[in-house]
This record gives sequence, structure tokens and C-alpha cells, in this order.
Amino acid sequence: MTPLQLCKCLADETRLKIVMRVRQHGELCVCDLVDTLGQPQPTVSRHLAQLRDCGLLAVRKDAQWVYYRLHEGLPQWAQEVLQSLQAPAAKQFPVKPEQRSGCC
Amino acid sequence: MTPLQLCKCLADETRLKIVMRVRQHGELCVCDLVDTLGQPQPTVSRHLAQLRDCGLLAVRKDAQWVYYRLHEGLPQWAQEVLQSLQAPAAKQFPVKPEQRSGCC
DNA sequence: CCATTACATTCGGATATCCGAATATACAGG
DNA sequence: CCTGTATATTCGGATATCCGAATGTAATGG
Repeated sequence: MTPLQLCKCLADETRLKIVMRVRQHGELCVCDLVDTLGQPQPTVSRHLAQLRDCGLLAVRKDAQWVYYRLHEGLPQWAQEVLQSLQAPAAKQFPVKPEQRSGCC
Repeated sequence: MTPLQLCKCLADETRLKIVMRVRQHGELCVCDLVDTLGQPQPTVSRHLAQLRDCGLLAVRKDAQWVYYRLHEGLPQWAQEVLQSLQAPAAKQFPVKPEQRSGCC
């Protein structure tokens, strides 16, 4: 995970939202992200695959659900970047109240 | 300056190098960046224009030289992001000794 | 088995991004 | 003026990125 790779991962609105939301919640399943982001499932899934492939997110499968979380092995500097982005990103992409659902 | 805009600005190797180097040195002229990065002058100039247009860099002209620096008005969170990226970015893009020139 | 739900992947095309080459501008010195 | 240096901009074309639509897969429940 290089600085350049991290920046590229976060240089897309959907991926940035995903990472910030996963960071906030600790762990989220795909269908929750699909509901929250209002993007079609294949789109979300593709972005999740990208974030997983570059080592930003880790996966856990439970029955038919797939849960994504921040990868524990993220280097310190990367975690600091995400922390610095958290507050302004939350302001930039506010979650509409009716989207605060539980899981699917 | 939104988190998304910042990430897009840094999601290119040349621009990331420019920002990190400008941050390290406080102020750099274009020809110094051209020498250091080993990229053609129009390429560097285009990236500088992008970084200037999105508010990351500020400009000062002195005779025939143009000096770029980090924009003073950068929000706190953005400065923190750059600080977190500094160390690993320096490791990712080491400056070759013979490139440590003065100005042109 | 069959249908449904959750998720992933593939394929093509649209769009954005990046770069090389050429050209423009501005200034400094002879 | 004329030349050289420093920088910016424009124009195409190449390449990368993103997305919609369709399809695949795995598990679950009847």
C-alpha cells in the first residue's frame, strides 16, 4: 500500500463514501452499502473488489452475507490519512435520515 | 477544497511528487521541479495548473521565475493528510543525489 | 428441485485523464 | 530588435476509468 495507491483508491466518490462509512461503522455488509449509497449493486461490488484488492478493506463471510471492514494491517500513516478525511468527508456526503437502516 | 478533490489531485504520481516536494522545500520554481522530476516542462506545467486551480498550491512570480508553494488557506484536515503522506511518499519517490540541484 | 436473496464478474461502450508535440507569452540581456 | 530562458496553453490521440446490462455463483428456504 503506497501513498499513490491509497490516493487513487479514494479518488472516486463512491469508493471514498464506502471507506468512510465502513470506517465509521466498523463493519458493513454489501446490501447495507447498496441501500445507503443509492448505487446499483454491481457498481458497489466492483468498487469493493478494488478496495479489497489494493488492501484497504478486509472481508468476512457469514452465511449469505459478506461484511467489509478496514484492513487491520493498514499502515499507521494510512490510518491517519483516513482519520483526517473523516470529518470533512462526512460533511461532504451527509447520510440522509431515511437511509440509516439496519441490514437488509 | 473537498476530500474528494484533494484525493483526485494526489491520485497522480507526478502531482503527488510535486506536492510532497513543494511541501518539503516551502517554495520551488518550475524549472527546479522539471529537473527533479525528469518530466517534460509542459507536463509539469499542466499538473501545476491543476494543483493551482483546485487551491492546493499558490503562486509567486519573481522576474522570469514562477514559484509554487502550498496554499496558506489549506484547511487543517488537508494539511494533516499531506503530513501523513509525507514520510511514506518520500520513501516511495526517493530523490536521486545528482538531482539535488539548486535552481536553474 | 426450485425460487429467492446476496454478491461477484464479465463485456462494451462512454467518458475522463494523461501525455507528446507544437505553439504562445513574458521577460532579460546583448 | 533579436535571442535565449522560463513558463503556459492548446490540440490530438492514446490510455485508463467508470458504468449499465447481463450473467454467474453460492447459500437459504420452501
